[in-house]
Amino acid sequence: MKNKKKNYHHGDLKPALIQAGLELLEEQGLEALTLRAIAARVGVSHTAPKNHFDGLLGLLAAIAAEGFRRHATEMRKGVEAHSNRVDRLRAATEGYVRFAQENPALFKLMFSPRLKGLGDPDLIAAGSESYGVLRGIADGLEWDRPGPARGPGEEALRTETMLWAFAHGYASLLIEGHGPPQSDGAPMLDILDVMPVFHYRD
Amino acid sequence: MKNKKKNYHHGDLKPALIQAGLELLEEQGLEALTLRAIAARVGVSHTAPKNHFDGLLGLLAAIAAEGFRRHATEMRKGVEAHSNRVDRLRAATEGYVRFAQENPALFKLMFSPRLKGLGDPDLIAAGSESYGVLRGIADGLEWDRPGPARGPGEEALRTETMLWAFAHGYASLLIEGHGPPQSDGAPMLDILDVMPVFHYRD
DNA sequence: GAGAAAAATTTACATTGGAAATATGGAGGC
DNA sequence: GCCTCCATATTTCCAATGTAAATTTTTCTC
Repeated sequence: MKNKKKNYHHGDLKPALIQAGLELLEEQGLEALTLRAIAARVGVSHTAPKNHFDGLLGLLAAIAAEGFRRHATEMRKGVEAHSNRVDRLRAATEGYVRFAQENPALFKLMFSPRLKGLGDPDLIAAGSESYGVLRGIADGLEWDRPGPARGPGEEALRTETMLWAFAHGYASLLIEGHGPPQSDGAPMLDILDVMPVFHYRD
Repeated sequence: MKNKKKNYHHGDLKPALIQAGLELLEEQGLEALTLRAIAARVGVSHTAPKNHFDGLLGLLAAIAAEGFRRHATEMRKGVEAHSNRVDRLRAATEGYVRFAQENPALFKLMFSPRLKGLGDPDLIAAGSESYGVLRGIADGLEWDRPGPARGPGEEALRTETMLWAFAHGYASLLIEGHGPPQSDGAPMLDILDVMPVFHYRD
């Protein structure tokens, strides 16, 4: 392969653009993520990405997809460090929220409305991978509910949706600065505190 | 005052721009909300808004603020229709999610990261008004938690945060099409189903 | 009514994403 | 080894957008 940096045709532009986008995102935030800025950071013209991505949105989708993979990895890493099911549940949601806090701009991009409806297969797959971690955690999880009994499939769907809504809503709240009008730097609700409402069937 | 429509200086441009923005948002979505498009719909030049708003973001903030007021109204309307505390809780969260479903583009704008950090006083006030409805509902609400006891202020903050995270996460999930990889049109988790984990102290 | 202030337009401009035409350099075929 | 082909990248150009400055038009105040 061509590892020589003297490549005038760059040789590895696709991953280089994604990497540059991730760096730019971290350094300067979501607004700075323009096609021209990303290309300039790699050292190519602003039309070069056209050969590898479907326009700006295609490139952003690729960056977001990489974000989802890291998001999934972050959660899995925590999950696999525990054997107890409750600990694993906690680690997953904790990882979800921590990732958002440590990568706010990337997190916003991942869930940017602009990328929805693109139908990018890689982005969809990466999103499903991330969601799948919570899905696996939700399996076998129940919570107090006095209503009528439901089929196991529907029950699982409801549980994972509840779990996702919780983790995602809380992460969004922290990231976007919305919600609690606490002007002091008081620590927010630790999501782990709400976990006791869940319990596993054995 | 000047209600005569023959005003060549329009006379009521500020609310007219906000109204046009809301319509455009509903008809064509978030992407169509450009300064020029809004101005054109009202019939003024694209620089006219400058006299009433601080640039595009200022106008968007005003539109979002109006969204938050309607959001709060939507929730309050449901809340005030019930006297039972549990019914009121349900009505509030139901209103939260219903508003998002019926006004997806506006909802996205309201929580757009671009408007955060603007520090627009009207937007902040409107957001607090909306949040305040959930806040009022959360007052006196408890949920099963085996952990150590906490002060009443902290307990209330945790409760309202949990409630907000829930409602907002679920609404976002529905709006952005993320989450449950259910490709069929199966109905999602009804948020009311998770409410039983809460109970009021009496 | 005259002058001041407000409101809106015109004109101009920097940025951005994208399209089209062109140049470049490596990969295979001979 | 040379030559052609083709993916890759550049150059040039363009439409759309938000913004600023100067100008015109209306309204308000005295």
